[in-house]
Amino acid sequence: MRLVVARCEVRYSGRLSAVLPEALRLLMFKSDGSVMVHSDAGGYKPENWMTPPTVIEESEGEIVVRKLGGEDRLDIRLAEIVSDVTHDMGEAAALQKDGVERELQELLADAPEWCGEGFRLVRREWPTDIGPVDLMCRDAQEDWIAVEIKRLGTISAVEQLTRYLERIRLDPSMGSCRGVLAAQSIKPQARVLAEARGIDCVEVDLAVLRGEREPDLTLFA
Amino acid sequence: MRLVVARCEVRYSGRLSAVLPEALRLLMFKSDGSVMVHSDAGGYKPENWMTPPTVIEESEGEIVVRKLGGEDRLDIRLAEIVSDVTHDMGEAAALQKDGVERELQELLADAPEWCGEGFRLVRREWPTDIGPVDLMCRDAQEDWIAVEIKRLGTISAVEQLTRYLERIRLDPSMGSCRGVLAAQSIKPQARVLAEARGIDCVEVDLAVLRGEREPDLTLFA
DNA sequence: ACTTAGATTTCGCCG
DNA sequence: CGGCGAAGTCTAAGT
Repeated sequence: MRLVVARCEVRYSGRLSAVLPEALRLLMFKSDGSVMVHSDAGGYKPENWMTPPTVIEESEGEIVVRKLGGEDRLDIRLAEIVSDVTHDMGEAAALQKDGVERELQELLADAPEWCGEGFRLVRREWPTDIGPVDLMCRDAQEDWIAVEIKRLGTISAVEQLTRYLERIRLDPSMGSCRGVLAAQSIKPQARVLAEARGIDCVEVDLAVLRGEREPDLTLFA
Repeated sequence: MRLVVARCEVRYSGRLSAVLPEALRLLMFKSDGSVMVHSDAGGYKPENWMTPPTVIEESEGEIVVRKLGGEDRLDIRLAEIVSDVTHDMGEAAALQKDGVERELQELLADAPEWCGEGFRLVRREWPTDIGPVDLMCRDAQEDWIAVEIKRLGTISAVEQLTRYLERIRLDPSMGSCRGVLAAQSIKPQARVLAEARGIDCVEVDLAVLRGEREPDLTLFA
């Protein structure tokens, strides 16, 4: 994430036209392409912004942000730069690729303990009559755990896992099967719903799983 | 404006409960009391926030943000502070916008003939007991026409105008009042519904209304 | 203070 | 991909 504090004039044209006269503002460039222009007051909303996908061109004293497939355009004329810093906030949050869910599944299949203490893999793609569960594990107490893996944990991911659990528990020997939702990022509302249904949530870091980076905290300390 | 880049865990409780696991994030404290928690991805919206008025208490390794008159509360547990800077941004001049519904209404009030041939304005914000109609006009035959103005013409705009007409026509002298939906752009489904209800649709071009550009077609050719 | 309606709404789902 | 509805909607304006 790049944070620029600068005296600047900002012009937006697209669905409407807007001009922000020259003043000190915060420019926020997220690695997903989002751009936001905040002033010190004005509350929650940015004074100006562009949502992804965007193309950002920077030249001397000027930054132009264009919407990838559209007409929208943000022209930022920089009069004075007070501060310009870039923070690496973790690649896992920044990168979003299509094959991520599959890679997550492969990595978690190799290291199911990231989904819960003492977990060991029984099989990937455990079949149920309404579709396969991503991972089926057992823990040290020999309890069953169904793991649903997503890039982004949403309400519908919780619903999906709930449906699987409903089917799985019909088998008397798996009547106490638990559920775990594992994702790079889990939406707050999905977390609430999962908790209400007794489903555990685990956020996993792709870089850590790959062994590219050390975990920030000792697991299960 | 204070900008803190920190590894932190954030808990929100209020209208719902949410937990953001420990990760690197940007904390933004505006001088109007707004607090926003941004991650590097996730687009326009903060992961968590509090709108003013707020009370902010800071102690060692923890920041608590409370809503002044309410229950809402944000607990930020700081694990590691990467950066913590405060910028005095003074006050930024106000945003100048145009192309919003207000401007459309002003332009069409000055030139109601764009809403229909021979239209002349009787008054803006014509009051009914369920709210004001944007424009009330009469045409060459002295017929009444209620005009609803939107930036984007949707189903709900047609519904709104229908409700107004329903009220207006209760007045015997206006029993034959017609309706016109004027918008920069009108959704096909809204157009269908409007037609079915005998409401005329007019797409207006902002640049033409402003006199910046000639109309593509002769009106009422 | 409460209610209503607009927003460059954004966001997510479902066809 | 477009339409629809929800959002911790937020925000400004009117009563």
